[in-house]
Amino acid sequence: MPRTQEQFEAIRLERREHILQSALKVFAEDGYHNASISKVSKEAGISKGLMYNYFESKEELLQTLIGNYLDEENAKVVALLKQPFTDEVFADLIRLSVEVLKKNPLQWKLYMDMANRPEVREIMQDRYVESQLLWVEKLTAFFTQRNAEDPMMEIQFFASTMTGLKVSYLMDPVNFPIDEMEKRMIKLFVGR
Amino acid sequence: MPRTQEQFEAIRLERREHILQSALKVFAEDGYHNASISKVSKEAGISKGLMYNYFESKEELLQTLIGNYLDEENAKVVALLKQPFTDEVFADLIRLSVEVLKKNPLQWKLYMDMANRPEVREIMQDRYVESQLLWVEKLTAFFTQRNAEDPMMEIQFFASTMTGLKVSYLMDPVNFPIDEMEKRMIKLFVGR
Amino acid sequence: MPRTQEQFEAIRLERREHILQSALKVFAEDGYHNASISKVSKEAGISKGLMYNYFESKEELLQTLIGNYLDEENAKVVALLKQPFTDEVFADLIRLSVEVLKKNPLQWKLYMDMANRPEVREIMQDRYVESQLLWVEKLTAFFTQRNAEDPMMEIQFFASTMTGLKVSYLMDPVNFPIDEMEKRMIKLFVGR
Amino acid sequence: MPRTQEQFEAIRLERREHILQSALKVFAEDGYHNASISKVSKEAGISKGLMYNYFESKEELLQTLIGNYLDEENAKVVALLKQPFTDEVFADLIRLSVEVLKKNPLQWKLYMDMANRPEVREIMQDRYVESQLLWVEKLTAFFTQRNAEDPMMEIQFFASTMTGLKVSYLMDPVNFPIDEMEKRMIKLFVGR
DNA sequence: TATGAATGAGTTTTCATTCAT
DNA sequence: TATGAATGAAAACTCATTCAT
Repeated sequence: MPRTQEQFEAIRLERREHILQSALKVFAEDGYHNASISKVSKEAGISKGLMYNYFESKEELLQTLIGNYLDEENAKVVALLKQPFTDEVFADLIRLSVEVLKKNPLQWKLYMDMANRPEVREIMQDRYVESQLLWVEKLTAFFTQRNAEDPMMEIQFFASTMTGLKVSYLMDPVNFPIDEMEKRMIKLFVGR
Repeated sequence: MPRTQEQFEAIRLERREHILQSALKVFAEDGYHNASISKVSKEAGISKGLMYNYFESKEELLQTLIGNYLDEENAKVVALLKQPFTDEVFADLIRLSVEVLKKNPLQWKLYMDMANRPEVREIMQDRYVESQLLWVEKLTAFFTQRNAEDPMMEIQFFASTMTGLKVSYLMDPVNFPIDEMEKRMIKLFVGR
Repeated sequence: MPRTQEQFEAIRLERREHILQSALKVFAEDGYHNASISKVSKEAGISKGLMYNYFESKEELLQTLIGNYLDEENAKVVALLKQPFTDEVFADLIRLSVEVLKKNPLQWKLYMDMANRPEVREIMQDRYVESQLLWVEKLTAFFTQRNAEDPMMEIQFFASTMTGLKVSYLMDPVNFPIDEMEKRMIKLFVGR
Repeated sequence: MPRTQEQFEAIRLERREHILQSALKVFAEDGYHNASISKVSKEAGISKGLMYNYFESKEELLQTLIGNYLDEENAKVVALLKQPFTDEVFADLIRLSVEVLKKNPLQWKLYMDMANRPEVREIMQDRYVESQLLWVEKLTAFFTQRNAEDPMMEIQFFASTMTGLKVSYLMDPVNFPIDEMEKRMIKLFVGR
């Protein structure tokens, strides 16, 4: 009486997710290069060998972690961006970024660690062209309407400031007053 | 005519500096863990063995690189902070940060890469207590005088935004309009 | 209506044969060491676990494959050798070898790949003493009658040339003109 | 007082050759796949790590072994083939093959083991086009002049028989009467 | 009987560090 | 002081075999 197809599938899915979580933790703590598959497997409570039953390589594990997560966030952002761009939507976009950040700090940490690697950079650029264009389009209109001196610069400044928020939070999640900063961002860029 | 003691020491110091520069380049390009001592020594044009005559380990090389550099920057910042804190001084502090960033992007990149490692974190915290306190003291006064709602929050926001600038620049030095962003920062936090 | 004991056995045997064929294909294509049990079981369309219900180990699979096959060929050869050794029988022996080769190239390839392994060598030597002796006996008589200078050498030369034929064919079955070579062999060693 | 450039070079060359010899022995005995770098390094009396100071990978070791050797033999063969193709030259070519075979049985064994691998096949085909063409050209003329029924077939038969000689010798170098077989070959294909 | 998840020993490979010269 | 050959511990990865179901 072997397990059914469904049982096997369930096991695989659960294990896969469990491995991803363990890898995320270890990678984010130690950094991708410093982290070893051995440590990840220990964290997951399984043998090293089994890791390779689920992921072809350490690299694939990383790609999956970053890709999965960013895709998810990106989808939400794009959905919001496709709505008419009101003040409230802009504020929501900021709130969404912060919410996602607070919910998945490890993924973000990992992504930031890796964002300098050329391979990762390339993938990202190809993958998120659409949302990039949307951001630019909507924010250009927004800042233009607000009579900004140089809307493109304002977009850059906004993006840079958001990055600062994220990095600062990730460096010290306990002490960084992320919620106040969120409000400050909204006040600054969206206005009251 | 054998060289004097001083001449030897001068040569040693110069070489040490040369090794540090080479290591910086390699570490920043490849990432600390991915970089090999072999590559560093090749970059420096000396043998692997000789490296260990100047530095006890790869780790020490890293510590020295980060420490040296940050000390240097910190000294300049402290000097400015100790002057009466006028608008112009605040603007200068921002300009100084940007200038230093542009002059030493590799050190900054390396520092940012490593800033999550607990050892590095600890060192930093101990080392720059003084300047931290100065910043807080001066900026509190500054923002209070400007009738900020919550001066402490404004400091955090300022710091976070500076971080964003640095990270954004380091991620893409060619395209990021660092000079415009500097102006934008001054306008935002210092005013005209 | 439950199956009878015989039916079960028949199914088992059939499956066993199926596994052997699959293993043969994979082993011959990838080489024994490079081939994985996983691939063999996929080729056979059964699970890895079930393989071990039929064969104790990868090694046993190999032994069975080589043994089975060579026994089969050997039996046919011995049958022919026990007949009066006419020119026609000699020609038939050559034809038989070529025919068997063309029909079972994979087994031959596998055997040739493995023929250097000491374990395989030993087994072979023990197993085919009888046919070896028969060959020598018959061919000695044959070449002696033909007034060969040194009948034993002629036997060696014949064997060596047959080996060349087999190896050359296995290396490039598509382009090697095996049928012409068969004729050439017969002409050379049997005469017209 | 470090070693001079020449001393280092001498060490490297000697070591490299020593490693190649050890690898050849182990690869030929156990087969490439079955042989481990660990065993090769033990045979060479050095650490596993040092192997990678001399060769990038196990694969490169193999390529070097096969390539080096075959190039060497090929050069000699080509030299002979470029001379006017007399009976004596043909006989010399056969003698050369046998001589080379006796001198480097391990390389040949290894080559034969690997000759089925697609990568190796391709390399060989590209590498020895010239000598292939020369062989065909010269032997076609030779067999045509001898009034062979089908010169191309005769070439094939010759090549196949040479292969048989080599394989048979390699399978049992002690007992196979290689010198007699050489004479037999010459008698058969070159004539008295 | 049948499955494929799981193991663990073994393999190739890397690289900071040491050391003979 | 200076070299790079040499080491060895640890990393990534493979795969025959076992085992819970």
